[in-house]
Amino acid sequence: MGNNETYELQAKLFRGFSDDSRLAILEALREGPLAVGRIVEVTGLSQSNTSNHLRCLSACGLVEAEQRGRFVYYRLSDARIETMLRLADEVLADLGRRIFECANYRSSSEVDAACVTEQAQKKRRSRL
Amino acid sequence: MGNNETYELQAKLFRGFSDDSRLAILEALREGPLAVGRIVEVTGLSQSNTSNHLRCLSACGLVEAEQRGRFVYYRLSDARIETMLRLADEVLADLGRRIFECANYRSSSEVDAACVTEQAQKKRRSRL
DNA sequence: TCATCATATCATCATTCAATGATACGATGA
DNA sequence: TCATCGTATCATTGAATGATGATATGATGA
Repeated sequence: MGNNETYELQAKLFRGFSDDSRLAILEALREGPLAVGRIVEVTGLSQSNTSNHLRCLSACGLVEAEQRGRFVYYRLSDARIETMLRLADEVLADLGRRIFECANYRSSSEVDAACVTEQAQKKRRSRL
Repeated sequence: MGNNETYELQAKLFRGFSDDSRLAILEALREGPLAVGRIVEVTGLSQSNTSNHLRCLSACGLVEAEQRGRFVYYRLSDARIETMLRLADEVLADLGRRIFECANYRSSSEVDAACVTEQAQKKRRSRL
């Protein structure tokens, strides 16, 4: 345990979950299999964007596809996918808004306004 | 449940887990709190890189810091962080190598060699 | 006070990624 | 066979991200 390849694998798994659009798709699939067109309706994503994300989720093993006529039905591939989503919900319930204000994944202008240290802000201000 | 803001929050949480280096750090912290210098040793990451990732993990609520003299000790902030890591391990045990070969998060040259559909490869070949 | 140690910050650069729009594919029924 | 529908592919583009190296900060003890 703990070798680099394991971390790569894990990182790829988590990356499947680390996007708004994919989470919306996964959420839609929690209630059961859906055809792509229905996923497009439910999520509001474009058709090609949806298809791209589905390919990603599928390649990463989070969902499975089944073709029926012209339709392709997707479903969660494993019950533990749901477990992970639920667990994330629980953790978030505790962490609350902290994450939403996380500076590291926002534009630099937002960073200034968010959670950069006071020192850095002071310095930044004095440079202007 | 299921609104856009929730997905944003979840995505940010998962992004904390979605990087090799951060997973290595989290793994190192599973056994207990460590000072930054020790994390640098254990993971082999550079000092500034480690510090940047720690800031991200901290801002996202996955780890907590405690200063003692010149040293700063980091630890996992919540037992469920470990649970998520373990769950990911379990899922991976089933998915096996599928994820490692996922095309969507590799360079395009690797994609060609990895899991692009046969059709696309055929087309691509015929174009050369 | 000063030198040193541990850590944090930040600008820069190369890479990765998501969204889009156009187009291709494949199954169906007329 | 042909038109149509549902889905997949792919090139392009702008934005986000991770690694690096240099430098700053802040605590400590001489």
